[in-house]
Amino acid sequence: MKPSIPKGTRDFSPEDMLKRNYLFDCIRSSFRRFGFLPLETPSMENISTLMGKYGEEGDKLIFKILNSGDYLEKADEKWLQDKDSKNLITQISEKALRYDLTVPFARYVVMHQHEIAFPFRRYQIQPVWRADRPQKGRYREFYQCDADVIGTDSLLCELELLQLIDDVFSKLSLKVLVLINNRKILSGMAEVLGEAERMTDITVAIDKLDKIGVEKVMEEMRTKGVSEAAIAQLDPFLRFRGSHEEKTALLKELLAGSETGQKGIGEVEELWKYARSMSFSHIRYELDITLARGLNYYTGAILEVKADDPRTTFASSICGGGRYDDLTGIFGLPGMSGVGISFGADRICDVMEELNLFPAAAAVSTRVLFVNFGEEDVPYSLQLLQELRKAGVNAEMYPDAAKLKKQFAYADDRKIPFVAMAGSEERKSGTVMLKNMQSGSQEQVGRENLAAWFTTTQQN
RNA sequence: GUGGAUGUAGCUCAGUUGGUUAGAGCGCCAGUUUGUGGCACUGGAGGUCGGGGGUUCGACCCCCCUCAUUCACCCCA
Repeated sequence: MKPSIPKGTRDFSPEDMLKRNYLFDCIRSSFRRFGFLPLETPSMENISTLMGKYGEEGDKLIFKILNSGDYLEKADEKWLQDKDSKNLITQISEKALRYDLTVPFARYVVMHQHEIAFPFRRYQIQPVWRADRPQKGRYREFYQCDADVIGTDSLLCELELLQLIDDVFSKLSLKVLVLINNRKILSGMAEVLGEAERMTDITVAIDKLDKIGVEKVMEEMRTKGVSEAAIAQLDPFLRFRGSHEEKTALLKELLAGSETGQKGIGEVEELWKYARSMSFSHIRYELDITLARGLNYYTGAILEVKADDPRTTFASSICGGGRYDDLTGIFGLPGMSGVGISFGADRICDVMEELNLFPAAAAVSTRVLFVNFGEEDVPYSLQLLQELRKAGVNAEMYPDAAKLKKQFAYADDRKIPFVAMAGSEERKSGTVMLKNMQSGSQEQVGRENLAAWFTTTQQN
């Protein structure tokens, strides 16, 4: 049979992994720089923990795990006959693969509330699974890198997210655009329009504005049953172009009748006040009232990050996040506000690959390869090899006394920057010949200076 | 769940209105060089043309089915 892997999953070659690890290291070190603590949760959760947290669509995209053993034994006869999958699933599956890291985090916080010092800052870098249909930049298994602060509603946390994003993407040399909105503004809008109960429909439609245009957005709202009066009221807003100040001024006007809406604008203005006093190097940020985001649990700020480089073909978001005021409530711990961001490592990887942003050094693992000159000379090489490894230099020796051509070609292929030759001549003189594979130049180094040569100089 | 595209060598792809033995570039292996990789030259290995059925004297090419991949919609990292 032909071997294969499930749709939307991937193998990562050593070359891929070196790059991915570089990326993860960058993100992880930023997280730690900002005081976030590491956390991991199981790949699978009880299905009841996940269901209903991501909206109706989200439920469908959760990978369910079949119960062990004769899983149909306890299944209801009638539901089986009716092919009633929705009800049946509750009887044949009690576990599911995690869909994101935020809900498991909320579950963790509730379970461990008595041992946590709040506000709790945690980061979590783990894969998540979604039963989506794969396409460009969309995988069924992918890594999220989350940083969340829970246990405070201070808007300084939102500001910190901006700083964190800037910190990470500065390291990666990628310019990004941060789109920010606030759910309170969106619900205020629906309220003012007299369509409070249709908020989701309205926001989902508005979210498509830049993709399908004003007319189509209105059409979609009409088909969802939004009143003509409301649509007309929204019209100037959808067509609005202007500065941040003009935008908020217009918003204030529109949302004058909604307490929630006013609050949302207030939050935006406070965040902007803070942000303006900071300096950022790799992010631009703007208020985008068409940003909605699907995840149900967001209640305040929502944000999305896109690559801001004309060369990239990547239009989809590479980070997303926001504030959730009561995610722990459903697990029995109300009044616990949190805010967080999720970096989509796989998409960031794709963008960086496309823009050639991975430094060549990221692909280097072994720094020096020892040539194998045969039995006579191997012991000497082994000693030098051991000395280098003890000094913390990644080093290896070619296992066979193959032709030099082959050994050098191997080093070349592996992108190993240095080849060490320690044959009979070097052994007698207590030296080693180091060849720089990039420049082709060679240098004879005394054994006693070998480790220092790699650790103290700026050699590669 | 809905719609579109593509499946030919390890990879990227040619392949004429259907006509003998299916090609190229890159990669791979060997040699030119038994203490020196990349470059060059020489030689070599490697393909049930995704699978099944049909039309035809004859199918990589036309038709049907199927599988796989991919892009878009929905939604999202």
